[in-house]
Amino acid sequence: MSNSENSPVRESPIPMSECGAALAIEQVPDRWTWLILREMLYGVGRFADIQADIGIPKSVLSGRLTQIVENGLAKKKAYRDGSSRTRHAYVLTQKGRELAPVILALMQWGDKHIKNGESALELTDKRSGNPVKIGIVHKGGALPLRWLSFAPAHKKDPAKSPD
Amino acid sequence: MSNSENSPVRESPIPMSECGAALAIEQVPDRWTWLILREMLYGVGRFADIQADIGIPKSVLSGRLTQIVENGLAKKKAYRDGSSRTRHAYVLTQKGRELAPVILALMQWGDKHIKNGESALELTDKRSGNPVKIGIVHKGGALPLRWLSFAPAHKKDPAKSPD
DNA sequence: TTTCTGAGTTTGACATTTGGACTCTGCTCT
DNA sequence: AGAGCAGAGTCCAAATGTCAAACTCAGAAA
Repeated sequence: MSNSENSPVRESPIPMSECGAALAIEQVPDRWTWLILREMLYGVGRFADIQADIGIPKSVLSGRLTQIVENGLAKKKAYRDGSSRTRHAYVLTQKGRELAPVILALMQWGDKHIKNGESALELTDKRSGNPVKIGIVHKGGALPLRWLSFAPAHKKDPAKSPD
Repeated sequence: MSNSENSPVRESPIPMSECGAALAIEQVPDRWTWLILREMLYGVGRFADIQADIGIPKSVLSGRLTQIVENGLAKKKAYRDGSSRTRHAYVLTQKGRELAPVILALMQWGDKHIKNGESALELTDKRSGNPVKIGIVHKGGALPLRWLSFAPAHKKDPAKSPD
């Protein structure tokens, strides 16, 4: 990486107002928002389901969903399962779906550093079926998001990832 | 991606307690912690400098730094610049440095969706000098973190990234 | 019409965050 | 040695956010 040398830098090379990361953090400012987006990434979109999965108080969930929709990360969609009544679910927009690499990078990090290399979710290239990960690539060398597929990992011995 | 079909999933395929992402979020639970780690990634490590850059109240910074150190993401190091007095700076540990892909993915997202494609930081492969990004790669196809170098982008017209 | 259920909103006690003032420590200057 | 000073906190009251439980509301079912 660039620096990490002896004497520390005095000032961030990119001021907050121009830093994509700082601006992004404003749209996903807290734990709950991350967890909600994680649920949506998995396809869990109904109010009560999200609430049950992550244990968030209803009032807080309500507020966060409003924010998430306002920021254009998800939208509320009506759907109907088996001629029953109309229901609503929150689904990620394109903008929201493109946060997937961030969440998955976070997951990789957690799997490595907190779960000692045991990952619960397996990422694959939808076409070839080959395993993939989030990493540093030459420009043009990344797979498009739409080829990404994930499924719960079959419990294997947690061999260290060969990369 | 996997689902995003008509009727939503009822339950997350990975419970919180086994999800690397959920566990990771616990170590970086809020806005301030992310911003502090961003500063450290840039090499800004002194208390007062971090405070000035991101505008965090001292008492909060103090608390967050304690947490960050407890979680093993950074450690406090003494250093001396030019025969002056001993000073202290917080520097990322290996564990902390490996959050770089997450922060950079977040930055890419922010650059694309909030700054309309104009990125302030340029990532390159330290050896070849070629531009790189964070993305989905086949296992074994990613560049190691230590080859990553970054520098403020020279202001160009914000051409959309060709990937 | 009444009941039920999912999806919120309101309420009020409790906890955290803020920003400013204050403290402590260890150089450095004289 | 003593005074001065900057870095790195700590402390405090007010503003803000969080929680769980109770309440509301709309549409489908009975």
